[in-house]
Amino acid sequence: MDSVEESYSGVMPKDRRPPGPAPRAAPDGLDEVDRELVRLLAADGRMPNNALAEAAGIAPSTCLMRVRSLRDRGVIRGFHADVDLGALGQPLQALVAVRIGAHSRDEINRFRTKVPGLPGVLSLFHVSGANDYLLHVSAASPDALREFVLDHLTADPAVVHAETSLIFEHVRGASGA
Amino acid sequence: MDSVEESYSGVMPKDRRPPGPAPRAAPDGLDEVDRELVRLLAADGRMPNNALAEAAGIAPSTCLMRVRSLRDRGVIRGFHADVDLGALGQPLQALVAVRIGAHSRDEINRFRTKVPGLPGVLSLFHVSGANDYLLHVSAASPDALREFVLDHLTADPAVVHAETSLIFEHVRGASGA
DNA sequence: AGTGAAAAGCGCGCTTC
DNA sequence: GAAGCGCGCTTTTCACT
Repeated sequence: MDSVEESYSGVMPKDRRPPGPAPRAAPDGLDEVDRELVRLLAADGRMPNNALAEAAGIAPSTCLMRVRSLRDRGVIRGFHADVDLGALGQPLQALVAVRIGAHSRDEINRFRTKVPGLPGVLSLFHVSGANDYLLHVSAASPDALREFVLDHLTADPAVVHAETSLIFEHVRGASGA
Repeated sequence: MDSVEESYSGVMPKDRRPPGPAPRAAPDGLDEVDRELVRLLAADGRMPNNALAEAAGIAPSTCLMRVRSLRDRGVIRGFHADVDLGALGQPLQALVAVRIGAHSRDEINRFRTKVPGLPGVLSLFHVSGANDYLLHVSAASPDALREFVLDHLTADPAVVHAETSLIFEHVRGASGA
């Protein structure tokens, strides 16, 4: 069911390009090997370089060079431990939808800058739609959560509304984070 | 504003326990060193063991043992590379709020099981409130995002409503993920 | 349980193809 | 741009405190 080209007598011209994606070199400069390395490191960020090289089918020295290049280009931003917050005494997680009033750009920027540093803040999403921001936070108890929302969000002059949803379960997807 | 106990003349009995957290051994079995190791590895998952040991004030061999214990106990679930999805050709991110109809437990479970494996799914949150699930997804283009929502969410028999919000910006908080 | 020294394995430079 | 070699360092094990 293959090798139709074998019936053709001579050597194929090297610029033969059947329709479809090229085998290597995607538009953003990442080839298949790079993508595989990224995929593997997203799954296990502590995989040793030689194991990584073998899994990707390249030499260890080449693999090291590739990974460094990926870090330098910002494709890989860093490596982080995935921590069970429950084991750290933060068994509660919540998503807080925050609506911002019609304030000055500076005021909004101040909010955007301070929030990621607040204790328990896991992620800050700036989103389209009825709400402006969505905060992913962890807390030690319902009281601590309430206190966090009241003290840092509701009390903030930029915030006109904050709506908290408890997270019953959080599952990481297969694609990255 | 401290050391009220210093005014007390003699040596403190060793079983003195003023109200408040003990200096070591939290209720969940994690002492201060463990917490520091977790914090450091959450910030940089590839920090070398000897540097980690020095930062935590313990010997490298002890450090290795502590980290292994943390992994074995599930406090540290794993290590992952933080990938710039834009560099991988997925410049769009969105949050999709999904409402589930009154279906059988099996139907809901099927949805919950299939979603994390769908291409582009970064996280699945099961939340309280008007919506049942919130999906954090990435996509290559607006068309790809629309296609994803229509094919995998709207078309799913368990789903009665799906509302997509584009993510303009996503900032990681200081506390973990 | 924590530490220190010794052995094994890895990271990472340089050189060659 | 990719692979092989070699040194230096890190990781990891083991006996000891």
